[in-house]
Amino acid sequence: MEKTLYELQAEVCKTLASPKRLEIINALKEGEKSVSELVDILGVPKANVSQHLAVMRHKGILKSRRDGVNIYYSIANEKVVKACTLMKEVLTEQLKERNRILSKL
Amino acid sequence: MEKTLYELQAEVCKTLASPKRLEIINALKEGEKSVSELVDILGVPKANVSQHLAVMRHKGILKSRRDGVNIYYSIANEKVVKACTLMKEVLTEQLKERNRILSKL
DNA sequence: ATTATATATAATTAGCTGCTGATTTGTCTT
DNA sequence: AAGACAAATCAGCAGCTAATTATATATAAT
Repeated sequence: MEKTLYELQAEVCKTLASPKRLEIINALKEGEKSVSELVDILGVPKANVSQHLAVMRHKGILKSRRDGVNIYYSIANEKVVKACTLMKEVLTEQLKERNRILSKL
Repeated sequence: MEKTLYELQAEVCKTLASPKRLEIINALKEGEKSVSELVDILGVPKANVSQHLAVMRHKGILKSRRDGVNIYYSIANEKVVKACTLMKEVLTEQLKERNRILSKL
């Protein structure tokens, strides 16, 4: 079961295509955070946060290190942040355009 | 049913998270193409290509214009291309890293 | 008007993904 | 070793999405 480059690229993209994962990436933008810190920020069950973190770690988006009882996650590749920023810009430009049209009615 | 910014951003990302859609974006990178041209490039049923194009058009990723019988699609926002390029770079860096490790065994 | 071509839409099915609750693993402290 | 805390994993259900097949619409040419 050979995978094409497009399939692999789509997998990277799929890994980012979740509101909670985007929120996690945003939270990690300025430095590493422990799982419980992220649980507090997102306000969802630990198991759920842990799953999202595991998925992103396995896909090489995040990396983790243990310090005592806590495990700290951080972003493995800054280009991921840039890609997310660009997609956010695409979105905000769309929203602006919609408002521009609506305000003309 | 209010949607958060993260949800909207995830929708943009989901729209790109498909090998065929990435292939379409890649094909449109250097200019507009008709549906049948894209069908030839992808080598999948017309209905399928048409669906993917419709999804991306509704999400504001692509735009279309009719010229006679043909409908030409093009990329609505260049930032989408940049985002895809970044994700491809994330992927290639991962693959390089893996090869680097494997070659040391 | 009829036929041909290009594209879009609809409905069905099958596979994937996320969420929840419960259990398990790992680490530190006493 | 036992208890407490942090994090990961598992199993099951629910919702979404893509691909297929068939049908419909739109334009051009005769």
